Amino acid sequence: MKSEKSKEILKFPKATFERLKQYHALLTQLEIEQKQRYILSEEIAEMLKITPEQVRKDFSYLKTSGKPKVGYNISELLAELDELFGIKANDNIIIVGAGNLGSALANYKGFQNIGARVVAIFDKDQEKVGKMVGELMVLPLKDIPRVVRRFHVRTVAICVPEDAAQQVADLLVAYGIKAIWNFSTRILDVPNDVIVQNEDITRGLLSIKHMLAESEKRKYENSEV
Amino acid sequence: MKSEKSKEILKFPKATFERLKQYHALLTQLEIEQKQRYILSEEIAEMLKITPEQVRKDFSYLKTSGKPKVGYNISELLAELDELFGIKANDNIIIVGAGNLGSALANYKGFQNIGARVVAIFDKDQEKVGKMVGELMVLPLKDIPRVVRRFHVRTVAICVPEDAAQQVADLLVAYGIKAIWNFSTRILDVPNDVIVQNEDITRGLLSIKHMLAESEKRKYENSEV
DNA sequence: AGAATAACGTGATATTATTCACAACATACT
DNA sequence: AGTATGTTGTGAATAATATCACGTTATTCT
Ligand SMILES: NC(=O)c1ccc[n+]([C@@H]2O[C@H](COP(=O)([O-])OP(=O)(O)OC[C@H]3O[C@@H](n4cnc5c(N)ncnc54)[C@H](O)[C@@H]3O)[C@@H](O)[C@H]2O)c1
Ligand SMILES: NC(=O)c1ccc[n+]([C@@H]2O[C@H](COP(=O)([O-])OP(=O)(O)OC[C@H]3O[C@@H](n4cnc5c(N)ncnc54)[C@H](O)[C@@H]3O)[C@@H](O)[C@H]2O)c1
Repeated sequence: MKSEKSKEILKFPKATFERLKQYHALLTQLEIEQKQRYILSEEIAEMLKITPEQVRKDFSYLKTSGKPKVGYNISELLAELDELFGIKANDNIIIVGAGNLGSALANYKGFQNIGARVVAIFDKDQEKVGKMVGELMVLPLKDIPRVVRRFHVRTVAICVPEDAAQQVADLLVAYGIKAIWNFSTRILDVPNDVIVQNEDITRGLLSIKHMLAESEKRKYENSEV
Repeated sequence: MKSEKSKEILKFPKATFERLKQYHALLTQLEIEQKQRYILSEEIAEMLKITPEQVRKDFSYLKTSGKPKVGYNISELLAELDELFGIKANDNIIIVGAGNLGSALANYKGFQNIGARVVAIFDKDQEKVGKMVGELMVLPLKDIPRVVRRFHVRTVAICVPEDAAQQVADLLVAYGIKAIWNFSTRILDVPNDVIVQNEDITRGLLSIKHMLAESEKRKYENSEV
């Protein structure tokens, strides 16, 4: 029974995919800690502030299954998620904009843990070209096509000032880039077949501000009633 | 009619809130460009890759309304969103961890646009304490309570290495911090009344990897059939 | 070994979010 | 002024997601 599950391409709801990334982060840290070999849906739920039913439902889309009274095998689950996210297969990426944020990304050692490697960083500013950022030398924009071809780069992190973001995106699209990791706060206009992942950090603060305002309001209401 | 809408606290679906942040970013850039005074739901939808109906439904939760054949007044809509996110009211925030990412955040000029100001940056490393990061001098951790009290800090950005993130969070909770902006990849364990906003950048790359794999698959399938 | 227990897996149900469909209405045109 | 047009605003219908409820099963206890 359930023979389709073996080789079938796993399909799951979008909402589940978002949580799979969280489970992956959590399981990674549990694997590092080595404190336990199994984990209950209840425990995962508590850490991620969701319900155990949600956790079990999400895992029901995976091959890995849990044992009653014991829980899920951390290594097994993590291995399946690693596989699902394609972490074993390395992706070469490049960064455009060697400023504060671009340099931080270039120095970041954690990309290898998720199957990515920064192979080059570019800047328009002649002052910066030739300087080292971590282990990479800053290259001029004209070298982008060469590096993209040589290293089969599909993904680019855009770390340039707001008002340059769109023109850099246009350039990258012209160079055949498949995915843009957009760290600017701008909404980019690109063809539909180009993937855009917005990483506008400031939006997180807007959420915090809103939640703080909500909790203030609740406190006020409680003291009123 | 609809008298409740005037002073009533606006309530909207969580999914709508997420999009309101996108509308805010988009309208901000349109306001800067000054190319047009009005925008149609159709245009917004195209830029954000959603449907015009979705845009109108979302805006139906706001006080601002559009005009048939003309669209929404950009300034008016942006003003309402600014108000809703509490952008006029400044929030003082601090950063813990003056490394690559913490320094990038400390140097970031855009926080004032969303009603936030970085008032201090802290590090455990004695080598870093006393050094300047942008216009701020790096302070030792013991100064956190004083700064938090003096500047009414409710929000802290955690930019320390993975394995220090939880202990820093514990410290901050003990100091009465209300919201944690977590830039580490770790899932933090904090009391329920403390807000945690995870800004794990690496998750964005996992999404990109997944979407790239999907689009590769589609291409393959199309050439097959 | 058999019974009791606690957690999993999942179909059924409830909730939330999106899309549809169309009346209402501002503008442009004749 | 009256008519045509195109877009808004929103209930109703549909779709997606989360929760519930409970049968199943691995483990522990007697
Ligand atoms: N620094 C942060 O913490 C932070 C936070 C949120 C968002 N952002 C966004 O990230 C982006 C980068 O921020 P930053 O703080 O690193 O800025 P930055 O000014 O430090 O760096 C920008 C770099 O881009 C280069 N550049 C300018 N135009 C270019 C072009 N056309 N092509 C290539 N390179 C070009 C500049 O020479 C500079 O080195 C901005 O859009 C910013 O809004 C940054
Ligand atoms: N740099 C990036 O682009 C990037 C990307 C994704 C995630 N992150 C995450 O952000 C965090 C910071 O990254 P980074 O690249 O800035 O690291 P980093 O090593 O450059 O900086 C970390 C800083 O924290 C300080 N520190 C260490 N322990 C501390 C403690 N207990 N209290 C206070 N300060 C302490 C260190 O002295 C150092 O200055 C990490 O968790 C990292 O995984 C960074």
